[in-house]
Formats: sequence, structure tokens, C-alpha cells
Amino acid sequence: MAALPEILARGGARWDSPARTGSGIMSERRTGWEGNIRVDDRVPRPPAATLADVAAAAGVGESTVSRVLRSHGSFSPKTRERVMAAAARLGYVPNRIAGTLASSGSKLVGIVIPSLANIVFPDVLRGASQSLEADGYQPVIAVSEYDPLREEQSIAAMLAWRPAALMVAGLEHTAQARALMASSGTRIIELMDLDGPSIHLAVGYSNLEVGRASARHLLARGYRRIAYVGHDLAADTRAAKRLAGFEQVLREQGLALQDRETVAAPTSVEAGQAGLERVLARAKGVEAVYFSNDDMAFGGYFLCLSRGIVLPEKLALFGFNGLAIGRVLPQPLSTIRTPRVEIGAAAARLAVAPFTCDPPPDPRLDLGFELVPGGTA
Amino acid sequence: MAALPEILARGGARWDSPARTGSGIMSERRTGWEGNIRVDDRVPRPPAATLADVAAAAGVGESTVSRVLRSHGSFSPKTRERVMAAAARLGYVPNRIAGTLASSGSKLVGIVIPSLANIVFPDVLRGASQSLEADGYQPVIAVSEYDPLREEQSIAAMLAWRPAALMVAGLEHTAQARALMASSGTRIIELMDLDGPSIHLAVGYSNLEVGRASARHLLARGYRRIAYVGHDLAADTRAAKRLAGFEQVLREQGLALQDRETVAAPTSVEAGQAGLERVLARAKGVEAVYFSNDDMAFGGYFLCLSRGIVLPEKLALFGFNGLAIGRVLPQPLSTIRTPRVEIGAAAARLAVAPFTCDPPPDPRLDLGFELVPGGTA
DNA sequence: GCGCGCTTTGGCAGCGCTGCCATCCCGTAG
DNA sequence: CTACGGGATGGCAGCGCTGCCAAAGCGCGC
Repeated sequence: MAALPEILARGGARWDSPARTGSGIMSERRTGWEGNIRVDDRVPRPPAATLADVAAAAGVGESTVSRVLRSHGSFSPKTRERVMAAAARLGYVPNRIAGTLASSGSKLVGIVIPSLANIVFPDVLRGASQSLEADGYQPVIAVSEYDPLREEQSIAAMLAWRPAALMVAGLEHTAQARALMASSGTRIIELMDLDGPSIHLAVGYSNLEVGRASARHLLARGYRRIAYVGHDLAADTRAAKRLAGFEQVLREQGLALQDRETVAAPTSVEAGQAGLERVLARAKGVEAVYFSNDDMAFGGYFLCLSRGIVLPEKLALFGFNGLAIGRVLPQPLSTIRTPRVEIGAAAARLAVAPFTCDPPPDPRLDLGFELVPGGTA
Repeated sequence: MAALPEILARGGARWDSPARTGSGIMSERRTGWEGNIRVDDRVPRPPAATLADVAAAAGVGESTVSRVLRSHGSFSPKTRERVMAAAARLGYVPNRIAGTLASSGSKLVGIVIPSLANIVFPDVLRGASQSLEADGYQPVIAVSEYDPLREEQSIAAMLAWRPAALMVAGLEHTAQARALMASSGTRIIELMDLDGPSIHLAVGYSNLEVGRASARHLLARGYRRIAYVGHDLAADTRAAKRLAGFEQVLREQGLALQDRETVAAPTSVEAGQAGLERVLARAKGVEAVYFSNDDMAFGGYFLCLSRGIVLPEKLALFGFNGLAIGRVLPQPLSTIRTPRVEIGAAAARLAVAPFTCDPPPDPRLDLGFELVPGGTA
């Protein structure tokens, strides 16, 4: 069992690995319960050091410690020394709860998203978290599972932490949630949708326009008999808007959807596969399928692969999101790429921005989207 | 533009959609800056209502309001009525910052994960968030990007919020981070790894054992000339452990890796594709490839598909994670499925559990893994 | 040697809520 | 009619920190 240490060393690991310092990973050094929490419970550790403790230890006043630790205000170098030493000695960890209450300026940013089941919102989260962290803010997240009521509750719960800003996916919320946000005094940033009025700021793209662009693309490629395969639309208003834009363009050309299969389930590859299966069994002569998103489209794609349906000659597929996997497929998936990480990052910047600028920024930040022609449509 | 409302109505939407109540989505009702934040800045809204305001409005004492709003302690039904009415009237949103400081019992749980770039940690997050929410807790997240130093900083930052518990991925941390966690008095839960000593509690599976099981499977299928394609191992100690276990079993059979390609990049389908490409160009006669995870394996899978390499006859592929997409591939990916959502949920339960039980739970919670034979190896 | 102006420092009142305790009120038993 | 027990209620001292202000220290010019 020398393999792991070797690998770690070879790679220049900087972790302080128990596998390297202990008796080796295989030995299962049974630290045991007694050596852990249980003991902590028995011997109640001395309460965590406070500012006052550090002040006493350093022989200075509390406000001086506060100033030094926040590098805010003025103090002499040697005082700084003394304070830092005392803080380190006591293992002082500042209490942000108290700090926030006193300064009434939270470094928390609430993020309420509908789902973590595919990579879309994690991407947004990633962009936001990166940017937020750089400014010393921390994201508090809640997942609504596409349920308006849970979203409302999550929003209320977030607001109770008095965040510096609140990011919410979409523009549709319960009346109660909307009222809460509008009257909270917290900066509200709505994500991933621009089709409708926003409370304060909105960052994203137009789903309606995405749907239209998708339809125009398929039409331009000569497809006329088009079907739609989607997931639960009542919950996902943005998918509904894409479909609305898509149908609008069809209608303008005197066309209509050949078939529509809405799987009563959240989005997933399995749902996409099942949906396409049903469409193929039912509607004859379908030339192209518009999916509610890439996950659904992947399901369709692999169904075609399994059944030997040649893409795009026998059937064209079009998705939405522009996920990485679609690009390495033998035939890259035709889709629309959205700037998810950038949306998160931009939202984070807006969340933290002081807004002293004049003229003020536009309340709508359109980060657009990109049609990826691919090879399936 | 009547399509969207129709769709929403058909689906039984419960959102209070601006598209339904406003002048329609297309009309771009230009709420404008003046109607939003800017105005809020100009006319400083009255400070948010406090407990005292509600108490005054309801004609009762502060503690009574506190008791009613938390349904804690005793109060008469009619008092409850009055308080609730007053709170609603004033749009009172409790201040958890103050509440937490006063009760010294935070309802925050810190979660530090290395990445949001694939679905693995979002899955964990999903399990945790669901379970936490049910208990009235909220997750605060931080992403370390597989950087030990950023992890350390994130841990320190989280601890400053005095969370009820702290979840961290992996068992390897900087010495400083380990010391911080051990002495913080906060319950620490380490995720996704059991191979090594934990600080308090660990929930997950043995990566070493995963690697061993993978090797045994490939060996049992008769593969002898095996290559490895992985991503940056120095950062991802769990991937390193899997490889260590894998090589251990090979060694026990007097075998060794035929080739090893470590792409100097984070995990991705592209990296997997590039890695396999290089292995194929270099090593001749490789029968099977063990990938550091499913994302990497997908890259390899599609490369084979593009090049007409028949799976598994000409080349066998084996991954790790058991992602959904692997199951709908024409040849399902041979891999090992991990209970990620369950790990998150279990960790959340442990985070919140009172731990008064006797005998105490084992500090290690092994949720195991499942080898999915699939069709590629 | 004195006063001025600046940097450095300490004291202390809250931030909004909870927990504890004293008080009050009511129904009921004696 | 009085005493007693328990539910219902209010008062108030913190929780740990920050922001404000007063005070002290310090260097320098005249």
C-alpha cells in the first residue's frame, strides 16, 4: 500500500493527508467514537474565545481588536502584532452573526433555484459562488423543486437572514413571494429569464426568443413536420416560454406542431427517451423533434442510436442548453448554448455592486444565447 | 401571443405570473429603473418592523410575540390571533441573525465541496438540502475548486457563521483546516470517503474498495492489458485512492497498468476523450480502459463511437459514479454507482441529530456502492 | 516649554432577539 | 370565601460585535 502516497507525492499534493501522516490508509486507525464527538459532549469545551478575550489577552481594548482584525480604521503596527498573536494563540474565530447584527450589513447572499437535478443550475451556482467568494460574500442556497409554494417559503426563510441580495430563478412567483421580495428592502435579482417584468434586476436571456430562434433554424433547414418532446411544463415556465416562442414562429408560417408529448415528470434523459419513443409510435412522418432541453434530447439521441435511426436524415433533433456532452457526441447535438456560469457571475456582481453609478445600469441584463448548429438538425 | 397563458393554464400553473397579470409577455412593460431600486435608494423605506413593533401593535409584550411566532411556550388562542394579525399587518419578517445570536443556536449548516462542474456534488447537495430544509436548516455552501488552501479559507469563513454542523468533502485537509475543525466545537461531517481517520463523522464509501472492485471486475471478464485515463490526481485524492485500490489488485495478480494517461485538467468529457486518444495513439494492444470517472469515460465512449471501435470487443471501458446518462447509452456504461443523494441526506440527518442516543452511532457511515455491469466491460 | 493637529485608543450603547424569572390571573378545591 | 396550582404574560439582561465619540498620545513648530 505504498501506491497512494507515491501518487500523491508525484502529483505534488498539498493536502495534509491522514494517509500520509498516519499509519497508512489501509490500517483503519479506529479513532473510535470515544476519541470524537462523545468526548466533546462529556467534557464541555471552554466556550469559544470572543473579541473581549482577545482584547484582554493582547492588553488592548475591544474596538482596537475589532479594527485590527478587519483592517479598518487606524492602529499602530506593534498593536497589530500583539492582537494578531493573541488571536492566533486563542484560536479566535470571529462571530459573523454578532458582527452582522451590530453592523446591520450581512455578507450573505440568498440563492433560490428550482432544481439541482441537472447541471444547469449548478453552473449558475458555480459562477455566482466564484464571484461572491472573491468579494467575501457567502451563498445560502435553497431548492424549490419547481414548486411555487416551496419557493415562497424558501424566499421567506432567506429573507430572515437579511441577505445583502437575493437571487431567484425566473420571473414567476406567487403573489405572496413577490410582495415579500418587493417590500423587503433587499436587492432582488431574477435569473435566466427576461420575458416579463422584474422586481428589481433580471439577468439572463429571453426564452421566448430562444424558442423562436430554434424554430427558425429548423424551418431554415427545411423541416416542416415537427414534434415536441418536453417535461412537466406547468412547473417550468421557462420551458413553456420556449415552446410558446417556437409555436409562434411555426404559426407565422402557417404550420403547427405535428405532435406534442409532455412527460409528466421532471426533466431527465430517461424522460426524453420515453417521450420520443411514444412520439415515434404514434405520429408517422415526423421529420424533426424539438426537445425541452438537452437532457431530454440526449435521451432521444441515444434511442435513435440504439434503433439505428440515422441522424439527421431520418430524424432531426434539437435541444436546449448546450451541455458539454452534446459537443463530443459522434454527431454533435444541435442546440442553443446559454451562458449559465456568466449569468451566475453577473448576478453576483450586481448583488454586491454599490450602485452609486450614474447613470444607473439597466434593470435587465441580457447575456444572450448562441445557436450551435451541431449535426443533428 | 396567447400561447403561453394557454399552456400555463392547461398545465394548471400555480405561479402568479406577470405574463398572466400584466400586459402580456411581449409588451416589455418597461418597468424602468425609476420604478425599481433607484427609487428605493431615494426614499429610504422605513426600517423593517421588529419584534418590538409587532408587540406594540398587538398590545402584548415582546416575549409573548416571540413565543407565539415560534410556537414555543404557552399563550392563549386569542393572544395568538392578535399577534399573528399584527405581524401580518406589519409584514414582519423575523431576524434570524438576532435570533441566532440570542439563542446561540444557528440553523445554518456549512457545506464545503470541491466542485460544481459535474453532477456529482450537486447530487450530494440535493440530498442534503432536501433533508436540511425539512428540519428548518439552511445550507451555506462554498466551493474549493479542489484547492486545499481555498478549502481551508472556506472552512474558516463557514465557521464564522457558527453553523450547527459543517460538511466537508473528503478526509484530506490542510493541517490548519483540520485544527480549525477539530477545535471549533462544531460537528464535522466528512463526505464521500472512508479511507482514513475522520475528525468526527464520515459518510460515504471506500474509494480504495471501489478501485479494487473495478479491477476485480475487469480481471474477471478476462481483461489483462489495462490502461488508466484520469484527470488531475494531486487535487482529487479520492480518484487517487480509487486508482491505488485498482493497482493493488492488479499487482496481486502480478499485473500492472499497461498505460496511464493523466490529463492535467479538471474532469470533463473532453479530457476523457483527449486522454483516450493519446492512449490509443501510444499503447498498442490495450484491451480495457479504467477511467477516473463517468464523465471521462463518456468522452472515451463517444470517441469509440466516432471511430467505429466496437465496445466492448475491441475495447472495454469502465467508469465511476453511475450517472444517469450512462444507463441510456446504446451500450450502457459499465461503472460503479454511488449513493450520492443518500450520502447528502444521511449527512444532513447526522448534522441535525441531537446525539443523545446510547449507544452512540458509529462515526463511520458506509453507504456502499453498486457495481453496474453495463455493456462496455 | 507650550499648544496644535493628527493618529491611536478605549468606553459604551446599541443591533433584534431569546431565556430566565417574577408576576399576574384564573379556576378550583377546601 | 380563601388559598393554591398552573397557565399566561411582561421585564430585562445579555448574545458578541460594531460604530460613535471622547480621550489620550505624540511629533513638531514657534
